[in-house]
Amino acid sequence: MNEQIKLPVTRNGKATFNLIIDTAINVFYERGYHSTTIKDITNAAGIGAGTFYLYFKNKLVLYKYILNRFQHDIRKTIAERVSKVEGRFNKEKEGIKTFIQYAVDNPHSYNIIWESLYIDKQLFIDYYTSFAKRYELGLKQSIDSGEMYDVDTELVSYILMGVSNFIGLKILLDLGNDNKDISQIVDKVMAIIQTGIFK
Amino acid sequence: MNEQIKLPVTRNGKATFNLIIDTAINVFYERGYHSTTIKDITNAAGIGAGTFYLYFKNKLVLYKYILNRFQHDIRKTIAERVSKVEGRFNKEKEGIKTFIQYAVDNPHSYNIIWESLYIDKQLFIDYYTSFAKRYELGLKQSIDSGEMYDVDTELVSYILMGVSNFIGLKILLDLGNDNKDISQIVDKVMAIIQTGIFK
DNA sequence: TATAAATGTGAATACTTTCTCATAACCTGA
DNA sequence: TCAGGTTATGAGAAAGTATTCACATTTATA
Repeated sequence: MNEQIKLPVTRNGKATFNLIIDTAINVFYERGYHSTTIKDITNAAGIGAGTFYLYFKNKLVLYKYILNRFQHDIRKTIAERVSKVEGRFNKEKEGIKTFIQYAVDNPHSYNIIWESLYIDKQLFIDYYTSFAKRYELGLKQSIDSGEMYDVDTELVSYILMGVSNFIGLKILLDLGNDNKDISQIVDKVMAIIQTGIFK
Repeated sequence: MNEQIKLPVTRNGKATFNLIIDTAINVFYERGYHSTTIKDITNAAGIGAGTFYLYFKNKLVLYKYILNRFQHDIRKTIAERVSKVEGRFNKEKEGIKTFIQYAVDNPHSYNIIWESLYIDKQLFIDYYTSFAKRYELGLKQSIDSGEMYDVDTELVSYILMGVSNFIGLKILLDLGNDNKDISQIVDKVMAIIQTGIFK
């Protein structure tokens, strides 16, 4: 990776490396990044404190590694699902649905991404600006194909991210009194958005 | 307030009490809650470390006090501005505009409210569920007056909070390349939302 | 199986932070 | 002006944490 992370070589080393990561994801989720100590992680993983430093320079390096993994995974998941659907409207809908479903299936990811705003603001900014840029590409295609009004794509990308994130947040924190039928919720959301954006 | 906070009595005491709060708002904004030490606050305020404990039991108590103040202030500001506008659509628009304008005028408030998710999750949940409840009241009036389709008010309240929050976030973090004419941005946002929600 | 590299340990050190407390200065009103 | 409450201080006790390191064990492979 870089001089901050020492990748393991042997089978056992790889198992320990992955154990640290999987354990940290859970501990960060439960205690939050700042309240988590290295001891918290190594104790939960059942390894010695020094073993942590065999692979990671410090807690922040481990956090960044995890954040990066979730970023790639969530994008890959969305891209795959969206590519299997035809039509711009259906693609937008599938994108939002997959995003929310991913957040529900991986509640840890959602927390870790948002927490970046309070760990290293630039990480957060990079994440959302690049997510928005990717979003705009699809929106521009929708406009070109005549399925969407000629809207400000940057603004709309933030509107759609805001909607997805808050619906995801609502479901995750169990705010209000929903059932958790993602598909049904997303249908309602899209119906509300549709006429405002799509011809 | 309660046994966690000792309110000052004299003129000098009140000045110190307010100085601690105003300083903490800035230091929390700059360093984040978890990275801020009591010394950071007292040094920045130019007072002795012990003076802090004269008024606040600990850092969390001070944080909750500040959060509570912002919550009341932002709601009061929105309610006042909304009450001066006629028509449901205009009221919704004024509400969103005031929210975003408040976030721009008080960037500290925005940070402090969001950070609650990583300090005491219940604070965050309480804030947004009660904000949503209040929102729903207005939406129900819009439906009753025939200015809005018969939408799921709870869902729409989260959609509108998501939109406001992300547009606010975009402006605050200076994501993308906007000018900062709030009024103009909100006009565009409402135009996008309008036809989807309002008859 | 011999050897070097990789992996693993947890006590110990150095550092940081919270919070208390003895002490003192300052109001204020009787 | 003097007593009692209020405010202010900062050193230091107590608790916690990151990181190192000498040493031990395991593993790959020649």
